[in-house]
Amino acid sequence: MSTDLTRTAILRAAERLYADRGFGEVTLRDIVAAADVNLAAVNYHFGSKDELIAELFVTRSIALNRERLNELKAAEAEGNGRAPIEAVLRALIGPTLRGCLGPGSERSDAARFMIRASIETIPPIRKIKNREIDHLRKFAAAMRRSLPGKSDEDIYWGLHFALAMAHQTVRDSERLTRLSDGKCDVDDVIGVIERVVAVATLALTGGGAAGSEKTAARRR
Amino acid sequence: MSTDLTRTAILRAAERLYADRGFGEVTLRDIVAAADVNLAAVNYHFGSKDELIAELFVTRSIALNRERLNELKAAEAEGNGRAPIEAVLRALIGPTLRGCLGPGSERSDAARFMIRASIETIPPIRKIKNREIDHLRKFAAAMRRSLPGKSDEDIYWGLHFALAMAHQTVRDSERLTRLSDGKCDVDDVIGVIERVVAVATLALTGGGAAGSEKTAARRR
DNA sequence: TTGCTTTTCAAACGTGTGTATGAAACTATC
DNA sequence: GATAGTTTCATACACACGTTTGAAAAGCAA
Repeated sequence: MSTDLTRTAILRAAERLYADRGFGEVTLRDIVAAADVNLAAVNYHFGSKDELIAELFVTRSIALNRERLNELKAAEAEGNGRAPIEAVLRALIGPTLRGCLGPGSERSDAARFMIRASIETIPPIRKIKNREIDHLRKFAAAMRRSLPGKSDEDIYWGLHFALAMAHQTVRDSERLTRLSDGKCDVDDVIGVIERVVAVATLALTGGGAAGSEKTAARRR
Repeated sequence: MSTDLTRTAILRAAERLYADRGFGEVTLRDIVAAADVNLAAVNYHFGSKDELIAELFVTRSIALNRERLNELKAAEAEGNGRAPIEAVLRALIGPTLRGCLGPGSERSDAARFMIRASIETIPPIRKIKNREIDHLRKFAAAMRRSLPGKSDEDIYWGLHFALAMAHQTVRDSERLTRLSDGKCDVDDVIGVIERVVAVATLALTGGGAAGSEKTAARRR
């Protein structure tokens, strides 16, 4: 079986290219050129371009979800089944941010690929993505255990906002750097994680009621 | 001159299709079919597909930025040059959210198109986008006026997070709805705006130090 | 009307794409 | 070393895309 060198060469090249340029801008010929294999190899090993993308996405999804859940489990074990909300949030957004940010060498194609996949929704990925909801529900449940007082609505909004901040920081790190003239250092991965966790925690706990029912008036 | 009916028919159809399906999934033939005009009309009136997209984006950018700035100016005028931070944030994210969320009829293709454009960065748009930074700087300045004590770093992170939350709420409203089994109502536009504003305000003011220098330790 | 410009239209062109083919090269088992 | 199975390769195919073309139609001034 020999671990199929060609197969993995294609996978790695495709992942890197998709992460760098996005799905729309990468052709099969780009991939085989980068992997230094023949054009027909993709269809031979994967069947089609879409199946290649799907395999990539499924593999990485599973790995990311496992990493998140491992961190969550560890945190909950440490607190006898109830982790502080900060730890839950850290388990949720840490893996992606650690993989995507940071100076050069330590950036992972895998994490950046997943961000791309979550942005550019293309057909082969769309179907698989539904499972993510089940995964996120586990985090919602953990958050509920951490904050027994909070309503489901607030929990879900907090989860949503935490992902939004982490996500956009990866996506638009360049804009933030330029906008702030380098004052916001997205290469300080731990700092970014703590900042997102802090804000999300505030959103969930701070002020008491951060939008708890009063859709009332306001706004001119 | 007659207002060039064909031209605007193409623009409207293109905007709607791009907003619905994204740039990668819409062909010129789709557009002319929806606009009920001949295929060659696009090249005749706009020169190329990219120029059509660029015109669409420039027009809508200007309109959105003007709307934001008008709200900002109004808020600052009301407070003699210094608006409460909530009002500044509301001026920043309100226009987009009002245009994108809400039940059916009141959703605007324009706002949804702009969200698409901010997600799927395609060549014709990339170049123009740099101007957005200058626009956002005006909001950073207004925020600095509202919160004289805060560091630039915190200001920019707050701006960034506010946009992130608003943005992702539009992009992934469906996921949030499904995840929360409808408990999070994204059709309650005012409620969503106030929630984002509240969290962003907390991020900027709450807790005192939401990540103010201590990159120290934490996290295994 | 006439003559000129502007706009529409059907059809075709060239290119880049994902995919298929069939022969050649390789690998392993007997 | 011959044979069968697997993998590679150059090449070609079919198709969809953005764009071009040249003629027909419409608009409009005199």
